[in-house]
Amino acid sequence: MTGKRVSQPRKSVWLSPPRARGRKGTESSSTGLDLDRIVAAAVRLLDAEGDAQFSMRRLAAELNVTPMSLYWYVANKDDLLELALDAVAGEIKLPAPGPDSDWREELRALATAWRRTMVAHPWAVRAYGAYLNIGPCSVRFTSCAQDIVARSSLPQHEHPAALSAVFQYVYGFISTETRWLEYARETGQTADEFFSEVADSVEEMPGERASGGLMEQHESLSMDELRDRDFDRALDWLIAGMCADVATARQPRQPAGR
Amino acid sequence: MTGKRVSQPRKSVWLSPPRARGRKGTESSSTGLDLDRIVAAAVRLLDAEGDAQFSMRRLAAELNVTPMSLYWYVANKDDLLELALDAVAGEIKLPAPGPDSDWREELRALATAWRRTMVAHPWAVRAYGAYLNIGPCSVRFTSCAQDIVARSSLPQHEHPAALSAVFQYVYGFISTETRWLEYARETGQTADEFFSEVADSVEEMPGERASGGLMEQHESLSMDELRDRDFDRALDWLIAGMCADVATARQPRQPAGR
DNA sequence: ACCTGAACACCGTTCAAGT
DNA sequence: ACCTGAACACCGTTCAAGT
Repeated sequence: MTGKRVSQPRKSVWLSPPRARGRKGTESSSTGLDLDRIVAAAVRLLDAEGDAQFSMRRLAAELNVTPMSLYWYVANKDDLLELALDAVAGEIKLPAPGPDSDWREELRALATAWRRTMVAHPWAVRAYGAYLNIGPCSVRFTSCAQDIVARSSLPQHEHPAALSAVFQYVYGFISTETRWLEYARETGQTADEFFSEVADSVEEMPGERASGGLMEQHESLSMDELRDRDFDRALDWLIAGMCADVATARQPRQPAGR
Repeated sequence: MTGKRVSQPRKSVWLSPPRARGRKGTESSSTGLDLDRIVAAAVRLLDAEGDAQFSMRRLAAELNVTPMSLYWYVANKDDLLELALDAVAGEIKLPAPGPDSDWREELRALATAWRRTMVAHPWAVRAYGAYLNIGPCSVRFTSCAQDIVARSSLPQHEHPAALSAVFQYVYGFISTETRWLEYARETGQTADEFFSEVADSVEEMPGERASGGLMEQHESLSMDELRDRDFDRALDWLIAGMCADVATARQPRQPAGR
Protein backbone atom coordinates (compact mmCIF):
# COMPACT_ATOMS: atom_id res chain seq x y z
CA MET A 1 0.00 0.00 0.00
CA THR A 2 2.76 2.43 0.82
CA GLY A 3 5.09 1.13 -1.82
CA LYS A 4 8.32 2.61 -0.62
CA ARG A 5 11.25 0.66 -1.94
CA VAL A 6 12.32 -1.77 0.76
CA SER A 7 15.18 -4.19 0.92
CA GLN A 8 13.05 -7.12 2.09
CA PRO A 9 9.64 -6.85 0.38
CA ARG A 10 6.79 -7.85 2.67
CA LYS A 11 4.43 -10.63 1.68
CA SER A 12 1.90 -11.04 4.46
CA VAL A 13 1.44 -10.65 8.20
CA TRP A 14 0.62 -14.31 8.30
CA LEU A 15 4.00 -15.26 6.91
CA SER A 16 5.96 -13.36 9.57
CA PRO A 17 6.74 -14.53 13.09
CA PRO A 18 4.02 -13.11 15.35
CA ARG A 19 4.67 -10.09 17.52
CA ALA A 20 3.13 -9.49 20.90
CA ARG A 21 -0.15 -9.75 19.04
CA GLY A 22 -2.60 -12.55 19.35
CA ARG A 23 -2.68 -12.93 23.11
CA LYS A 24 -6.43 -12.87 23.20
CA GLY A 25 -6.57 -14.20 26.78
CA THR A 26 -5.13 -11.13 28.47
CA GLU A 27 -8.14 -9.27 29.75
CA SER A 28 -6.35 -5.95 29.76
CA SER A 29 -7.90 -2.95 31.42
CA SER A 30 -10.17 -0.98 29.15
CA THR A 31 -7.71 1.91 29.19
CA GLY A 32 -4.72 0.11 27.66
CA LEU A 33 -4.19 -0.64 24.00
CA ASP A 34 -4.58 -4.12 22.61
CA LEU A 35 -4.25 -5.65 19.15
CA ASP A 36 -7.89 -6.63 19.08
CA ARG A 37 -9.02 -3.16 20.05
CA ILE A 38 -6.77 -1.64 17.40
CA VAL A 39 -8.07 -3.90 14.65
CA ALA A 40 -11.66 -3.35 15.74
CA ALA A 41 -11.16 0.40 15.69
CA ALA A 42 -9.56 0.15 12.27
CA VAL A 43 -12.53 -1.75 10.89
CA ARG A 44 -14.90 0.80 12.39
CA LEU A 45 -12.97 3.67 10.88
CA LEU A 46 -12.64 2.00 7.49
CA ASP A 47 -16.37 1.36 7.41
CA ALA A 48 -17.18 4.89 8.42
CA GLU A 49 -14.79 6.86 6.25
CA GLY A 50 -13.37 4.50 3.64
CA ASP A 51 -9.84 3.33 3.04
CA ALA A 52 -8.88 6.50 1.20
CA GLN A 53 -9.36 8.54 4.37
CA PHE A 54 -7.84 5.90 6.62
CA SER A 55 -4.40 6.57 8.08
CA MET A 56 -2.33 5.43 11.02
CA ARG A 57 -2.44 8.93 12.40
CA ARG A 58 -6.21 9.11 12.05
CA LEU A 59 -6.61 5.76 13.78
CA ALA A 60 -4.25 6.75 16.57
CA ALA A 61 -6.25 9.92 17.16
CA GLU A 62 -9.39 7.82 17.35
CA LEU A 63 -7.77 5.72 20.06
CA ASN A 64 -6.46 8.79 21.92
CA VAL A 65 -2.92 7.70 21.43
CA THR A 66 0.28 8.71 19.63
CA PRO A 67 0.61 7.38 16.08
CA MET A 68 3.79 5.56 16.99
CA SER A 69 2.22 3.58 19.79
CA LEU A 70 0.39 1.51 17.18
CA TYR A 71 3.71 0.30 15.89
CA TRP A 72 4.31 -1.66 19.04
CA TYR A 73 1.44 -3.95 18.06
CA VAL A 74 1.76 -3.91 14.32
CA ALA A 75 4.76 -3.71 12.01
CA ASN A 76 3.19 -1.41 9.43
CA LYS A 77 0.00 -0.21 7.85
CA ASP A 78 -0.27 -3.08 5.39
CA ASP A 79 -0.13 -5.62 8.20
CA LEU A 80 -2.88 -3.79 10.02
CA LEU A 81 -5.08 -3.75 6.94
CA GLU A 82 -4.49 -7.45 6.46
CA LEU A 83 -5.61 -8.06 10.04
CA ALA A 84 -8.68 -5.91 9.47
CA LEU A 85 -9.44 -7.86 6.31
CA ASP A 86 -9.30 -11.17 8.13
CA ALA A 87 -11.53 -9.75 10.84
CA VAL A 88 -14.30 -9.05 8.35
CA ALA A 89 -13.67 -12.42 6.69
CA GLY A 90 -14.65 -13.80 10.09
CA GLU A 91 -18.03 -12.15 9.69
CA ILE A 92 -18.95 -14.24 6.66
CA LYS A 93 -21.68 -16.60 7.67
CA LEU A 94 -20.56 -20.04 6.49
CA PRO A 95 -23.39 -22.42 5.56
CA ALA A 96 -23.69 -25.41 7.88
CA PRO A 97 -23.07 -28.61 5.88
CA GLY A 98 -26.50 -30.19 6.25
CA PRO A 99 -26.19 -33.86 5.22
CA ASP A 100 -29.11 -33.81 2.81
CA SER A 101 -28.45 -30.44 1.21
CA ASP A 102 -27.49 -29.86 -2.40
CA TRP A 103 -23.88 -28.72 -2.92
CA ARG A 104 -25.05 -26.22 -5.51
CA GLU A 105 -27.37 -24.63 -3.00
CA GLU A 106 -24.54 -24.43 -0.49
CA LEU A 107 -22.22 -22.87 -3.02
CA ARG A 108 -24.82 -20.24 -3.83
CA ALA A 109 -25.36 -19.64 -0.14
CA LEU A 110 -21.65 -19.20 0.47
CA ALA A 111 -21.31 -16.81 -2.44
CA THR A 112 -24.26 -14.80 -1.19
CA ALA A 113 -22.86 -14.67 2.34
CA TRP A 114 -19.53 -13.45 1.00
CA ARG A 115 -21.24 -10.84 -1.10
CA ARG A 116 -23.31 -9.64 1.82
CA THR A 117 -20.33 -9.01 4.12
CA MET A 118 -18.34 -7.34 1.37
CA VAL A 119 -21.16 -4.94 0.62
CA ALA A 120 -21.06 -4.03 4.29
CA HIS A 121 -17.30 -3.33 4.07
CA PRO A 122 -16.50 -2.00 0.60
CA TRP A 123 -12.87 -1.26 1.47
CA ALA A 124 -12.44 -4.96 2.22
CA VAL A 125 -12.92 -6.05 -1.36
CA ARG A 126 -10.07 -3.75 -2.38
CA ALA A 127 -8.00 -5.25 0.41
CA TYR A 128 -9.03 -8.69 -0.79
CA GLY A 129 -7.54 -7.86 -4.15
CA ALA A 130 -4.39 -6.45 -2.66
CA TYR A 131 -3.37 -9.09 -0.13
CA LEU A 132 -2.93 -12.84 0.08
CA ASN A 133 -5.97 -13.64 2.23
CA ILE A 134 -4.35 -16.40 4.22
CA GLY A 135 -5.43 -15.34 7.69
CA PRO A 136 -7.27 -17.89 9.83
CA CYS A 137 -10.73 -16.64 8.91
CA SER A 138 -9.95 -16.37 5.22
CA VAL A 139 -8.54 -19.88 5.25
CA ARG A 140 -11.63 -21.15 7.03
CA PHE A 141 -13.73 -19.51 4.35
CA THR A 142 -11.71 -21.08 1.56
CA SER A 143 -11.81 -24.47 3.25
CA CYS A 144 -15.55 -24.25 3.48
CA ALA A 145 -15.76 -23.63 -0.25
CA GLN A 146 -13.42 -26.54 -0.92
CA ASP A 147 -15.52 -28.85 1.22
CA ILE A 148 -18.57 -27.91 -0.75
CA VAL A 149 -17.14 -28.71 -4.16
CA ALA A 150 -15.54 -31.82 -2.69
CA ARG A 151 -19.07 -33.09 -2.02
CA SER A 152 -20.13 -32.23 -5.57
CA SER A 153 -20.76 -34.52 -8.48
CA LEU A 154 -17.83 -33.07 -10.41
CA PRO A 155 -14.78 -35.22 -11.10
CA GLN A 156 -11.96 -34.53 -8.68
CA HIS A 157 -9.58 -33.06 -11.23
CA GLU A 158 -12.14 -30.35 -12.01
CA HIS A 159 -12.51 -29.16 -8.45
CA PRO A 160 -9.81 -26.49 -8.47
CA ALA A 161 -11.04 -24.99 -11.73
CA ALA A 162 -14.63 -25.04 -10.52
CA LEU A 163 -13.70 -23.36 -7.27
CA SER A 164 -11.63 -20.72 -9.02
CA ALA A 165 -14.39 -20.03 -11.52
CA VAL A 166 -17.01 -19.11 -8.96
CA PHE A 167 -14.51 -17.26 -6.80
CA GLN A 168 -13.35 -15.09 -9.69
CA TYR A 169 -16.87 -14.38 -10.79
CA VAL A 170 -18.13 -13.43 -7.35
CA TYR A 171 -15.06 -11.34 -6.67
CA GLY A 172 -15.53 -9.48 -9.93
CA PHE A 173 -19.17 -8.91 -9.20
CA ILE A 174 -18.82 -7.56 -5.69
CA SER A 175 -15.84 -5.53 -6.76
CA THR A 176 -17.81 -3.48 -9.27
CA GLU A 177 -20.97 -3.56 -7.17
CA THR A 178 -19.30 -2.04 -4.11
CA ARG A 179 -17.55 0.52 -6.28
CA TRP A 180 -20.85 1.80 -7.63
CA LEU A 181 -22.29 1.95 -4.15
CA GLU A 182 -19.25 3.90 -2.97
CA TYR A 183 -19.59 6.33 -5.85
CA ALA A 184 -23.21 6.92 -4.97
CA ARG A 185 -22.32 7.43 -1.34
CA GLU A 186 -19.47 9.81 -2.12
CA THR A 187 -21.59 11.95 -4.39
CA GLY A 188 -24.56 11.87 -2.05
CA GLN A 189 -26.74 10.45 -4.79
CA THR A 190 -28.80 7.29 -4.77
CA ALA A 191 -27.36 4.43 -6.81
CA ASP A 192 -30.08 4.97 -9.40
CA GLU A 193 -29.42 8.68 -9.72
CA PHE A 194 -25.71 8.20 -10.10
CA PHE A 195 -26.10 5.39 -12.60
CA SER A 196 -28.57 7.38 -14.68
CA GLU A 197 -26.29 10.37 -14.75
CA VAL A 198 -23.35 8.32 -15.96
CA ALA A 199 -25.47 6.47 -18.51
CA ASP A 200 -26.83 9.71 -19.90
CA SER A 201 -23.36 11.18 -20.21
CA VAL A 202 -22.06 8.13 -22.06
CA GLU A 203 -25.07 8.37 -24.33
CA GLU A 204 -24.06 11.86 -25.38
CA MET A 205 -20.48 10.97 -26.14
CA PRO A 206 -19.17 11.20 -29.70
CA GLY A 207 -18.68 7.98 -31.62
CA GLU A 208 -20.22 4.50 -31.40
CA ARG A 209 -23.82 3.77 -30.69
CA ALA A 210 -24.15 4.18 -26.98
CA SER A 211 -24.95 2.02 -23.96
CA GLY A 212 -27.70 0.12 -25.70
CA GLY A 213 -29.51 -2.32 -23.52
CA LEU A 214 -27.89 -1.44 -20.23
CA MET A 215 -30.76 0.71 -19.02
CA GLU A 216 -33.82 -1.09 -20.33
CA GLN A 217 -35.83 -3.06 -17.81
CA HIS A 218 -36.67 -0.39 -15.28
CA GLU A 219 -40.34 -1.22 -15.10
CA SER A 220 -41.08 -3.57 -12.26
CA LEU A 221 -37.68 -4.05 -10.64
CA SER A 222 -35.52 -1.73 -8.56
CA MET A 223 -31.80 -1.59 -9.25
CA ASP A 224 -31.12 -3.61 -6.13
CA GLU A 225 -33.45 -6.34 -7.27
CA LEU A 226 -31.93 -6.26 -10.74
CA ARG A 227 -28.45 -6.71 -9.28
CA ASP A 228 -29.58 -9.56 -7.06
CA ARG A 229 -31.15 -11.30 -9.99
CA ASP A 230 -28.10 -10.90 -12.25
CA PHE A 231 -25.84 -12.13 -9.47
CA ASP A 232 -27.83 -15.35 -9.00
CA ARG A 233 -28.31 -15.74 -12.71
CA ALA A 234 -24.64 -15.87 -13.64
CA LEU A 235 -23.94 -18.13 -10.71
CA ASP A 236 -26.57 -20.54 -11.97
CA TRP A 237 -25.17 -20.38 -15.49
CA LEU A 238 -21.72 -21.14 -14.23
CA ILE A 239 -22.82 -24.09 -12.11
CA ALA A 240 -25.10 -25.39 -14.83
CA GLY A 241 -22.26 -25.08 -17.30
CA MET A 242 -19.85 -27.15 -15.29
CA CYS A 243 -22.43 -29.79 -14.52
CA ALA A 244 -23.45 -30.07 -18.15
CA ASP A 245 -19.83 -30.34 -19.19
CA VAL A 246 -19.59 -33.43 -17.01
CA ALA A 247 -22.93 -34.91 -18.05
CA THR A 248 -22.10 -34.84 -21.74
CA ALA A 249 -18.87 -36.76 -21.26
CA ARG A 250 -16.78 -35.36 -24.05
CA GLN A 251 -13.01 -35.71 -23.86
CA PRO A 252 -12.32 -33.76 -20.64
CA ARG A 253 -9.77 -31.25 -21.93
CA GLN A 254 -11.59 -30.11 -25.06
CA PRO A 255 -14.43 -27.70 -24.27
CA ALA A 256 -17.53 -26.89 -26.28
CA GLY A 257 -17.11 -24.75 -29.36
CA ARG A 258 -13.54 -25.41 -30.38
CA MET B 1 -7.03 7.84 -4.83
CA THR B 2 -6.04 10.75 -2.66
CA GLY B 3 -9.26 10.83 -0.73
CA LYS B 4 -8.97 14.26 0.81
CA ARG B 5 -12.37 15.55 1.77
CA VAL B 6 -13.55 17.82 -1.01
CA SER B 7 -16.68 19.91 -1.33
CA GLN B 8 -17.46 18.73 -4.85
CA PRO B 9 -16.48 15.02 -5.12
CA ARG B 10 -15.02 14.11 -8.48
CA LYS B 11 -16.59 11.43 -10.60
CA SER B 12 -14.56 11.14 -13.78
CA VAL B 13 -12.41 13.15 -16.16
CA TRP B 14 -14.84 12.24 -18.85
CA LEU B 15 -17.70 13.94 -17.05
CA SER B 16 -15.89 17.28 -16.70
CA PRO B 17 -15.57 19.96 -19.35
CA PRO B 18 -12.28 19.36 -21.17
CA ARG B 19 -9.24 21.47 -20.42
CA ALA B 20 -6.61 22.42 -22.92
CA ARG B 21 -6.18 18.68 -23.32
CA GLY B 22 -7.11 16.74 -26.38
CA ARG B 23 -5.69 18.94 -29.08
CA LYS B 24 -3.98 16.05 -30.78
CA GLY B 25 -3.36 18.05 -33.95
CA THR B 26 -0.87 20.49 -32.50
CA GLU B 27 2.50 19.17 -33.56
CA SER B 28 4.26 20.82 -30.67
CA SER B 29 8.02 20.96 -30.56
CA SER B 30 9.60 17.96 -28.91
CA THR B 31 10.77 20.14 -26.03
CA GLY B 32 7.36 21.32 -24.83
CA LEU B 33 4.91 19.40 -22.72
CA ASP B 34 1.74 17.93 -24.12
CA LEU B 35 -1.14 15.91 -22.68
CA ASP B 36 -0.34 12.94 -24.87
CA ARG B 37 3.30 12.96 -23.85
CA ILE B 38 2.33 13.20 -20.20
CA VAL B 39 -0.08 10.30 -20.41
CA ALA B 40 2.41 8.21 -22.37
CA ALA B 41 5.09 8.90 -19.79
CA ALA B 42 2.68 8.01 -17.01
CA VAL B 43 1.89 4.68 -18.63
CA ARG B 44 5.58 3.97 -19.07
CA LEU B 45 6.30 4.80 -15.44
CA LEU B 46 3.35 2.81 -14.13
CA ASP B 47 4.45 -0.20 -16.14
CA ALA B 48 8.02 0.09 -14.96
CA GLU B 49 7.53 0.79 -11.28
CA GLY B 50 3.91 0.07 -10.43
CA ASP B 51 1.17 2.36 -9.19
CA ALA B 52 2.41 2.24 -5.60
CA GLN B 53 5.61 4.00 -6.61
CA PHE B 54 3.91 6.36 -9.01
CA SER B 55 3.56 10.01 -8.04
CA MET B 56 3.06 13.33 -9.72
CA ARG B 57 6.46 14.43 -8.50
CA ARG B 58 8.10 11.28 -9.84
CA LEU B 59 6.43 11.76 -13.20
CA ALA B 60 7.41 15.41 -13.35
CA ALA B 61 11.01 14.48 -12.67
CA GLU B 62 10.84 11.95 -15.48
CA LEU B 63 9.70 14.72 -17.82
CA ASN B 64 12.33 17.17 -16.55
CA VAL B 65 9.72 19.53 -15.32
CA THR B 66 8.30 21.00 -12.12
CA PRO B 67 5.54 18.95 -10.49
CA MET B 68 3.13 21.83 -10.78
CA SER B 69 3.53 22.16 -14.53
CA LEU B 70 1.55 18.94 -14.93
CA TYR B 71 -1.43 20.64 -13.38
CA TRP B 72 -1.83 22.87 -16.35
CA TYR B 73 -2.78 19.82 -18.41
CA VAL B 74 -4.56 17.77 -15.82
CA ALA B 75 -6.76 18.68 -12.87
CA ASN B 76 -5.41 16.07 -10.48
CA LYS B 77 -3.78 12.70 -10.12
CA ASP B 78 -6.99 10.72 -10.44
CA ASP B 79 -7.78 12.35 -13.75
CA LEU B 80 -4.33 11.49 -15.03
CA LEU B 81 -4.72 7.87 -13.98
CA GLU B 82 -8.06 7.72 -15.70
CA LEU B 83 -6.46 9.00 -18.88
CA ALA B 84 -3.69 6.44 -18.55
CA LEU B 85 -6.28 3.73 -18.06
CA ASP B 86 -8.12 4.68 -21.22
CA ALA B 87 -4.84 4.72 -23.08
CA VAL B 88 -4.18 1.08 -22.28
CA ALA B 89 -7.83 0.26 -23.00
CA GLY B 90 -6.94 1.47 -26.49
CA GLU B 91 -4.35 -1.29 -26.72
CA ILE B 92 -6.94 -4.05 -26.43
CA LYS B 93 -7.14 -5.77 -29.78
CA LEU B 94 -10.82 -5.91 -30.65
CA PRO B 95 -11.86 -8.91 -32.76
CA ALA B 96 -13.02 -7.98 -36.25
CA PRO B 97 -16.67 -9.00 -36.68
CA GLY B 98 -16.26 -11.57 -39.42
CA PRO B 99 -19.73 -12.31 -40.88
CA ASP B 100 -19.45 -16.08 -40.57
CA SER B 101 -17.83 -16.23 -37.14
CA ASP B 102 -19.42 -17.65 -34.00
CA TRP B 103 -20.35 -15.06 -31.39
CA ARG B 104 -19.05 -17.36 -28.67
CA GLU B 105 -15.67 -17.47 -30.34
CA GLU B 106 -15.64 -13.69 -30.60
CA LEU B 107 -16.56 -13.30 -26.95
CA ARG B 108 -13.74 -15.62 -25.97
CA ALA B 109 -11.37 -13.71 -28.23
CA LEU B 110 -12.38 -10.39 -26.70
CA ALA B 111 -11.95 -11.73 -23.18
CA THR B 112 -8.55 -13.09 -24.06
CA ALA B 113 -7.49 -9.81 -25.65
CA TRP B 114 -8.59 -7.93 -22.56
CA ARG B 115 -6.73 -10.32 -20.32
CA ARG B 116 -3.57 -10.03 -22.40
CA THR B 117 -3.45 -6.24 -22.18
CA MET B 118 -4.17 -6.23 -18.47
CA VAL B 119 -1.39 -8.70 -17.76
CA ALA B 120 0.91 -6.26 -19.54
CA HIS B 121 -0.29 -3.40 -17.30
CA PRO B 122 -1.15 -4.81 -13.86
CA TRP B 123 -1.77 -1.37 -12.36
CA ALA B 124 -4.51 -0.88 -14.94
CA VAL B 125 -6.75 -3.58 -13.51
CA ARG B 126 -6.66 -1.79 -10.17
CA ALA B 127 -7.50 1.42 -11.98
CA TYR B 128 -10.25 -0.41 -13.79
CA GLY B 129 -11.77 -1.28 -10.44
CA ALA B 130 -11.37 2.25 -9.12
CA TYR B 131 -12.76 4.37 -11.96
CA LEU B 132 -15.79 4.51 -14.21
CA ASN B 133 -14.14 3.39 -17.46
CA ILE B 134 -16.10 5.64 -19.71
CA GLY B 135 -13.27 7.04 -21.77
CA PRO B 136 -13.50 6.72 -25.56
CA CYS B 137 -11.41 3.55 -25.74
CA SER B 138 -13.19 1.90 -22.83
CA VAL B 139 -16.54 2.73 -24.38
CA ARG B 140 -15.38 1.31 -27.71
CA PHE B 141 -14.36 -1.85 -25.90
CA THR B 142 -17.73 -2.14 -24.16
CA SER B 143 -19.58 -1.45 -27.39
CA CYS B 144 -17.66 -4.22 -29.06
CA ALA B 145 -18.75 -6.64 -26.36
CA GLN B 146 -22.34 -5.48 -26.68
CA ASP B 147 -22.29 -5.98 -30.42
CA ILE B 148 -21.10 -9.52 -29.93
CA VAL B 149 -23.85 -10.57 -27.56
CA ALA B 150 -26.34 -8.67 -29.73
CA ARG B 151 -25.49 -11.12 -32.50
CA SER B 152 -25.91 -14.07 -30.15
CA SER B 153 -28.73 -16.56 -29.98
CA LEU B 154 -29.74 -15.36 -26.53
CA PRO B 155 -33.07 -13.59 -26.05
CA GLN B 156 -32.69 -9.83 -25.94
CA HIS B 157 -33.71 -9.42 -22.32
CA GLU B 158 -30.82 -11.67 -21.28
CA HIS B 159 -28.13 -9.64 -23.02
CA PRO B 160 -27.24 -7.32 -20.15
CA ALA B 161 -26.98 -10.18 -17.65
CA ALA B 162 -24.89 -12.23 -20.06
CA LEU B 163 -22.56 -9.34 -20.71
CA SER B 164 -22.19 -8.58 -17.04
CA ALA B 165 -21.54 -12.23 -16.20
CA VAL B 166 -18.55 -12.60 -18.47
CA PHE B 167 -17.22 -9.15 -17.61
CA GLN B 168 -17.33 -9.84 -13.88
CA TYR B 169 -15.73 -13.20 -14.30
CA VAL B 170 -12.90 -11.98 -16.50
CA TYR B 171 -12.31 -8.98 -14.29
CA GLY B 172 -12.10 -11.21 -11.22
CA PHE B 173 -9.73 -13.56 -12.97
CA ILE B 174 -7.27 -10.99 -14.25
CA SER B 175 -7.46 -9.16 -10.97
CA THR B 176 -6.10 -12.07 -8.97
CA GLU B 177 -3.85 -13.23 -11.78
CA THR B 178 -2.03 -9.91 -12.08
CA ARG B 179 -1.78 -9.66 -8.31
CA TRP B 180 0.07 -12.96 -8.11
CA LEU B 181 2.36 -11.92 -10.91
CA GLU B 182 3.09 -8.66 -9.12
CA TYR B 183 3.85 -10.48 -5.89
CA ALA B 184 6.29 -12.71 -7.70
CA ARG B 185 7.91 -9.73 -9.36
CA GLU B 186 8.17 -7.79 -6.10
CA THR B 187 9.76 -10.67 -4.25
CA GLY B 188 12.06 -11.53 -7.12
CA GLN B 189 10.69 -15.06 -7.22
CA THR B 190 9.14 -16.93 -10.09
CA ALA B 191 5.36 -17.30 -9.89
CA ASP B 192 5.83 -20.99 -9.08
CA GLU B 193 8.30 -20.35 -6.30
CA PHE B 194 6.12 -17.73 -4.69
CA PHE B 195 2.99 -19.81 -4.99
CA SER B 196 4.70 -22.85 -3.50
CA GLU B 197 6.01 -20.85 -0.59
CA VAL B 198 2.57 -19.49 0.24
CA ALA B 199 0.93 -22.89 -0.21
CA ASP B 200 3.44 -24.52 2.11
CA SER B 201 2.92 -21.85 4.75
CA VAL B 202 -0.83 -22.26 4.63
CA GLU B 203 -0.34 -26.01 4.94
CA GLU B 204 1.48 -25.55 8.23
CA MET B 205 -1.13 -23.31 9.74
CA PRO B 206 -3.11 -24.49 12.76
CA GLY B 207 -6.70 -25.57 12.22
CA GLU B 208 -8.67 -26.94 9.25
CA ARG B 209 -7.39 -29.36 6.71
CA ALA B 210 -5.22 -27.32 4.45
CA SER B 211 -5.19 -26.25 0.81
CA GLY B 212 -6.25 -29.65 -0.44
CA GLY B 213 -6.39 -29.89 -4.19
CA LEU B 214 -4.95 -26.52 -5.04
CA MET B 215 -1.48 -27.82 -5.79
CA GLU B 216 -2.12 -31.19 -7.42
CA GLN B 217 -1.69 -31.33 -11.16
CA HIS B 218 1.91 -30.25 -11.51
CA GLU B 219 2.93 -33.08 -13.79
CA SER B 220 2.67 -32.10 -17.41
CA LEU B 221 1.55 -28.47 -17.24
CA SER B 222 3.34 -25.31 -16.20
CA MET B 223 1.50 -22.84 -14.01
CA ASP B 224 1.02 -20.54 -16.98
CA GLU B 225 -0.61 -23.30 -18.97
CA LEU B 226 -2.76 -24.25 -16.00
CA ARG B 227 -3.99 -20.67 -15.68
CA ASP B 228 -4.72 -20.41 -19.38
CA ARG B 229 -6.71 -23.61 -19.26
CA ASP B 230 -8.74 -22.58 -16.19
CA PHE B 231 -9.46 -19.21 -17.75
CA ASP B 232 -10.87 -20.74 -20.93
CA ARG B 233 -12.63 -23.46 -18.98
CA ALA B 234 -14.75 -21.18 -16.82
CA LEU B 235 -15.51 -19.01 -19.81
CA ASP B 236 -16.81 -22.06 -21.65
CA TRP B 237 -18.87 -23.13 -18.65
CA LEU B 238 -20.42 -19.70 -18.40
CA ILE B 239 -21.29 -19.52 -22.08
CA ALA B 240 -22.52 -23.09 -22.14
CA GLY B 241 -24.62 -22.38 -19.09
CA MET B 242 -26.38 -19.43 -20.60
CA CYS B 243 -26.98 -21.21 -23.89
CA ALA B 244 -28.37 -24.28 -22.17
CA ASP B 245 -30.65 -22.10 -20.08
CA VAL B 246 -32.20 -20.86 -23.30
CA ALA B 247 -32.31 -24.22 -25.04
CA THR B 248 -34.24 -25.93 -22.29
CA ALA B 249 -36.97 -23.30 -22.30
CA ARG B 250 -38.02 -23.38 -18.71
CA GLN B 251 -39.85 -20.37 -17.30
CA PRO B 252 -37.22 -17.65 -17.82
CA ARG B 253 -36.90 -16.38 -14.25
CA GLN B 254 -36.57 -19.71 -12.46
CA PRO B 255 -33.07 -21.16 -12.88
CA ALA B 256 -31.86 -24.72 -12.51
CA GLY B 257 -31.70 -26.19 -9.05
CA ARG B 258 -34.26 -24.15 -7.18
C1' DA C 1 6.86 -3.68 28.50
C1' DC C 2 4.69 -0.03 26.64
C1' DC C 3 4.34 4.67 24.93
C1' DT C 4 6.07 9.38 23.35
C1' DG C 5 8.37 13.37 20.55
C1' DA C 6 11.04 14.94 17.26
C1' DA C 7 12.51 14.23 12.86
C1' DC C 8 12.95 12.37 7.92
C1' DA C 9 11.54 11.65 3.52
C1' DC C 10 7.98 11.71 1.21
C1' DC C 11 2.94 12.97 -0.71
C1' DG C 12 -1.04 16.02 -3.63
C1' DT C 13 -2.24 20.45 -4.28
C1' DT C 14 -3.11 25.89 -3.60
C1' DC C 15 -1.69 30.18 -4.62
C1' DA C 16 0.81 34.02 -6.20
C1' DA C 17 4.21 35.01 -9.25
C1' DG C 18 7.07 34.84 -13.16
C1' DT C 19 7.83 34.80 -18.58
C1' DA D 1 -0.37 30.54 -22.59
C1' DC D 2 2.63 28.05 -20.07
C1' DC D 3 5.69 27.12 -16.22
C1' DT D 4 7.88 27.91 -11.51
C1' DG D 5 8.77 28.32 -6.20
C1' DA D 6 7.35 28.48 -1.89
C1' DA D 7 4.20 26.83 1.15
C1' DC D 8 0.36 23.95 3.39
C1' DA D 9 -1.53 20.08 5.16
C1' DC D 10 -0.93 15.88 5.13
C1' DC D 11 1.43 10.85 4.89
C1' DG D 12 4.26 6.24 6.91
C1' DT D 13 7.98 5.27 9.53
C1' DT D 14 12.86 5.51 12.10
C1' DC D 15 15.12 6.37 16.05
C1' DA D 16 16.31 7.69 20.56
C1' DA D 17 14.23 8.52 24.65
C1' DG D 18 11.09 8.32 28.38
C1' DT D 19 8.31 5.58 32.22
